[in-house]
Amino acid sequence: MSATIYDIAKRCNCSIATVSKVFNNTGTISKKKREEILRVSHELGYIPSESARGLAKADKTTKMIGVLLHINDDKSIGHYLFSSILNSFRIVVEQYGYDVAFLSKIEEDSPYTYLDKVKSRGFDGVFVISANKTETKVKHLFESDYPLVAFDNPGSGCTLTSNNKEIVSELVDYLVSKGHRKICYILPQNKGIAKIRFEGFIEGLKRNGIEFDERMVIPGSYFTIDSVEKETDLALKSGIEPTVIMYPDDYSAVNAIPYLRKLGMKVPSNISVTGFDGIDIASVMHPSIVTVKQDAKSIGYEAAMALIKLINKEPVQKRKIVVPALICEGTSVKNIG
Amino acid sequence: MSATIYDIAKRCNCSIATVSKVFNNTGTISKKKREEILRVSHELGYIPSESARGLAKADKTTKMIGVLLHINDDKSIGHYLFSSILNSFRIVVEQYGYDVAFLSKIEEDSPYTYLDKVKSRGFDGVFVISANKTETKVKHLFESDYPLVAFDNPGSGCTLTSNNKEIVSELVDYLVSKGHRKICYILPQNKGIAKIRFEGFIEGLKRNGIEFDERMVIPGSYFTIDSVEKETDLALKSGIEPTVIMYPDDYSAVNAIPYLRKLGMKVPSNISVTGFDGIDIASVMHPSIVTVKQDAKSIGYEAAMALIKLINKEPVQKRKIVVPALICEGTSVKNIG
DNA sequence: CTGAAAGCGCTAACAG
DNA sequence: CTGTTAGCGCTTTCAG
Repeated sequence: MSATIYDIAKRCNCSIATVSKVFNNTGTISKKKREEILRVSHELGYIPSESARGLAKADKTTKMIGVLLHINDDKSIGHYLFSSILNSFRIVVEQYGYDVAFLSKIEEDSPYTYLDKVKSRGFDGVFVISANKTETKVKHLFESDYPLVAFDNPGSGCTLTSNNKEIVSELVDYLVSKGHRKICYILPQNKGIAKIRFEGFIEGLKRNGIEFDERMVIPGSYFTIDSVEKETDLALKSGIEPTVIMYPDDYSAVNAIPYLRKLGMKVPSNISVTGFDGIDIASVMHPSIVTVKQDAKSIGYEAAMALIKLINKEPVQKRKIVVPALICEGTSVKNIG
Repeated sequence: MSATIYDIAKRCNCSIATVSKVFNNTGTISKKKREEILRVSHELGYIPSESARGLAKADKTTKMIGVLLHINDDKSIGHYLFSSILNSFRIVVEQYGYDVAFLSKIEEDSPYTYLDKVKSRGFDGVFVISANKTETKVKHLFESDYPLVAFDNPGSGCTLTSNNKEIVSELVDYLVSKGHRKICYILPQNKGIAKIRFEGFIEGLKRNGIEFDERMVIPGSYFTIDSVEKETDLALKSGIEPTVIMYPDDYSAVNAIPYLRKLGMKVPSNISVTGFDGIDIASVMHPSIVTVKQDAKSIGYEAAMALIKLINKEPVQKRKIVVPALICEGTSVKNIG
């Protein structure tokens, strides 16, 4: 098989300890010996075995981080968001010498939990990007004192989340700054993240001195083609004659545009629209959609930095890190000021 | 720290060998002993250390597969395709007991290559989803005899690829079946994958008895908003009065629709369009875009099965696996038959 | 059916 | 500055 420190020690007439030391930059080795060892190692194509290292090291450290990212075929938006977060996370932790591995799915009937998996692989820390909180298998992870960082999973050790409420209120600010005051908000379901966003809407109205009118809120759902048309109808007939409709996602906003045109209204000349998510097409369409995008890059970065600190047992400032989302400007909102 | 086989051996009044055997289903252990060991292990929360296993096992197997997936911030389509492939790959290999880890980026000035990384981590195999072939660091990987499967990387061990040429010719078949014969094809650049697809276009024409006319081909580029408009103009003025325009990507097709409308043509009543890639929005838009989608799920599956066979030293049927892409039907093409 | 013992490749005192 | 030695937790003959 591959060369080991024994091989290279023999060739260099020294002990394996010496070889180990040069590869760990520990102890003190004469420059000459160090260079010889390095050269011979290169010749023999010697590569330290991480398994052996993991075993031998006093701190049992493997320089591997586990990522919990459940896979589901649907939900492309989440999928896209998650993999963007993962990418940016990877870039950072790799810079610090960590490799990233997935925590493979554990079946309900397995005797093991994710915590077991983490221990067995000796991961130095865990990043939970997306987990089904209802699953019992993940519970232990959160309850353990393993270095752990999670996205959108309130209640765990160190948590990352977007400022969903704040950003929606800022989107209202933006609309107001463009002269809009008659705003219709499509509310998919008043719970979870949708609820938090809706609170932002209310807050935005308040901050801008716009009196809340029940008719501004159109109950609806995340995108389906039927729902968009229905909600749009309702918004137009709400009695407040909205100058802008805030849709709950970009798909809805994108599809509202041709529907509105069919009704004889052009976006943004006659009516403005906003979306949510920041899918790629939103920015290249005509008109481009004003929308909100979670800052995947920053989320990944913050998660990485926090986790590395936890691993190194350094104090981490906040238990809950809120990453500002971004308003993506576009041409789907007209300045009617 | 965690319990080891020593702890559980002591508690069960047996040797560590016995414990090891029950966890590996090797040797022959009395039912009674096995159950006792299992019970005690559970009580003590014993989890085998994969590092130690990796070291001790004769075959040096780690049940870990490395994935090479370069990260770039842009290129969302590729990004989406790659992570879809990775997802489906993960699902399969995890079913076979493998964990998946990323091969972390190796800097140009590092003395190590990806092959070194793979050896050092002891990965059982490698899946190259996206690699910069020009990079010297990856060369060694392909040249080694490590179990390896690659996507779209001709010239390597076992390669996966979509039937780019075939599928475009089939798209032509589809258009012809809808009565189209005056087809404009936007050609981004006659090389690489674009070239292969263009060959499919030519083949499709031939197969359907349509004489090739130079004016059918509009030189252009992958999506930019300017290029779409320019190409569309050129297609309309080409002199062949196309009934359908084949755009090189979905972004272009999506954006062509409002532009065509501005010119007084409605899609698909007055003119049809097709895209390429199968981005999500393509199917939910109005009209929905007829497009082609690489079958990420099958690619991931085939890659997984092939790699597992390579790892097990079983014969793998084909060195080059071609995965059929999918035509996504939609309403952007009118039946003018 | 079970155990003793020899490693796997490496780190980490400790001694020189 | 370098070497000796004792493990890390587990697998794997080989005896019994």
